[in-house]
Amino acid sequence: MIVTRFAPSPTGYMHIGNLRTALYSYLISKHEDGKFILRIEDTDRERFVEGATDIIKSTLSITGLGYDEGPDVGGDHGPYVQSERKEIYMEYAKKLVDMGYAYYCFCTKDRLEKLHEEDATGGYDRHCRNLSPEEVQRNLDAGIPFVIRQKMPLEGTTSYVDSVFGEISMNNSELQDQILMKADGYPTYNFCHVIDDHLMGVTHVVRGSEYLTSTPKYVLLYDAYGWERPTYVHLPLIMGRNEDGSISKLSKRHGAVSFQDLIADGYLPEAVVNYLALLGWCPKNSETEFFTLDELKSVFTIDGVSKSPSVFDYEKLLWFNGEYIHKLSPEKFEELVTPFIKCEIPSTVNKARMLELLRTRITKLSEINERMAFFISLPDYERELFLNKKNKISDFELVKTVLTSALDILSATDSFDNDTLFAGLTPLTESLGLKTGTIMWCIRIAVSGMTATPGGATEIMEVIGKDESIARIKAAISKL
RNA sequence: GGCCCGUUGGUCAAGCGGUUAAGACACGGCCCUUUCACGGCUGUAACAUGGGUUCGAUUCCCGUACGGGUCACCA
Repeated sequence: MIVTRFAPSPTGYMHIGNLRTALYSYLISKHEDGKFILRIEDTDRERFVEGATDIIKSTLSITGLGYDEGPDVGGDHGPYVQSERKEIYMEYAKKLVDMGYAYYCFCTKDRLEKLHEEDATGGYDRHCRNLSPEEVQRNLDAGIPFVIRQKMPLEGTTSYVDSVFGEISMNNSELQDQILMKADGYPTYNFCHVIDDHLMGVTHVVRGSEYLTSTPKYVLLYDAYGWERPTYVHLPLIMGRNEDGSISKLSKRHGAVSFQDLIADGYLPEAVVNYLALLGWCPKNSETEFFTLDELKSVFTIDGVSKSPSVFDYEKLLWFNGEYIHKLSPEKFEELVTPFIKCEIPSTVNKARMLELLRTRITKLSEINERMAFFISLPDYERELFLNKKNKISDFELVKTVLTSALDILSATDSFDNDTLFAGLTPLTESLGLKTGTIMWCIRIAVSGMTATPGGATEIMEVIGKDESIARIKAAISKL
């Protein structure tokens, strides 16, 4: 059975890249009816942010990436928070020392800094690698702080096969004797993720390609313990475009990059998931780009994952988001958009009709305010707005005639619904000898104060009601 | 700088030795229309580069250039 995991650090927010990793990890296991685990990697006490774990959990919940094992749901391999597994790591580290694959290091940070100053690319000089057992014991007994380092082979190469990138091979001389256990007794990522992945039965390690070159070190650890190596699935990075045109790993300076940011900006979780799925992966033989999570589960395969980094395209996300919003039911749309509405809607405004007009034209929920503003109050506008060459409107007298005639009809109309209004105004084309478009253009400008509006003239009047419609048309006439 | 990886239109990308080199977003045009949007049709635009291998390379190999990643008591 395929077992994958998502193992984020609780550092405060859910980065888009992280979310995509979670998504792919989830899909890889669920495609095969496998298991998906959530593990919190909180071994860095300095970066730990209170409440960050909740953000991770809620993001997974909102996006539908349910996990079979994790901090709050339990499982047979807990605990699922690394800080609660501290003893396990020390035990395994010591085992590694006993087997000769790791060693105690008593070098002070000062000494390491000095080393770095002398040669910035030199790395650790393996000063403690060959201390005698007696000396090590003496230092331990004396209570001197220590770290445990991995003893890398000095010669030869280490290689592994990645499911996306193929065989990766590194000269062992490139590998630093990296720290496995820190002086504070906590393990480093480089160590504990290997222990946990093995203990938790993870079969596929899915993560960003920034780990591509450090994986040989992890593979060596598996080999040292005699454990079976997992299948590695490294994902291409998500990039952002910088101001100077260059690209680099997507980060805050590129805009909204956390899931929360996107949601707060009015994106729908389904749209984000759909877009993210397609960023670095492509379905085989598919003519559509729209996928629900369930559909993704069935079509997602690792061989569709690409190797090259991809630039996050807000334009396309926006398009996806619009498509998803347009497909919402009126009820669902109202429910989702209401929290975004910042102003009071007058009782004379037909809210349901207004939202319905907006639903199919909005691309982000947060757009609602600026898009509906003119329904609430008529914006200031210049009378030149009425001029329109496509409708052959070149003088204000014509506009005045249309509006006054319309006013008569509207004043006598009681039922302000779209069909009645349209039917009532249509005869004007005959009596005035004008096209429908021309008539409606004048009325629409008068009741909206804008040249481009969601909905036509009669639809707008249906929303704002009789009194307001008439008041706005009168105001228009007085302008002319 | 060393090492690792990548390079198809502006962006996401299909392709996996022989194709008129898909599709989507964005952009332009046209149609529809009660404006806008939606929808439909359509147009502009790409295999980084130099060598091989081959009857034939976007596809395979090598070099170059460019881009990215990585070299922490961060993950």
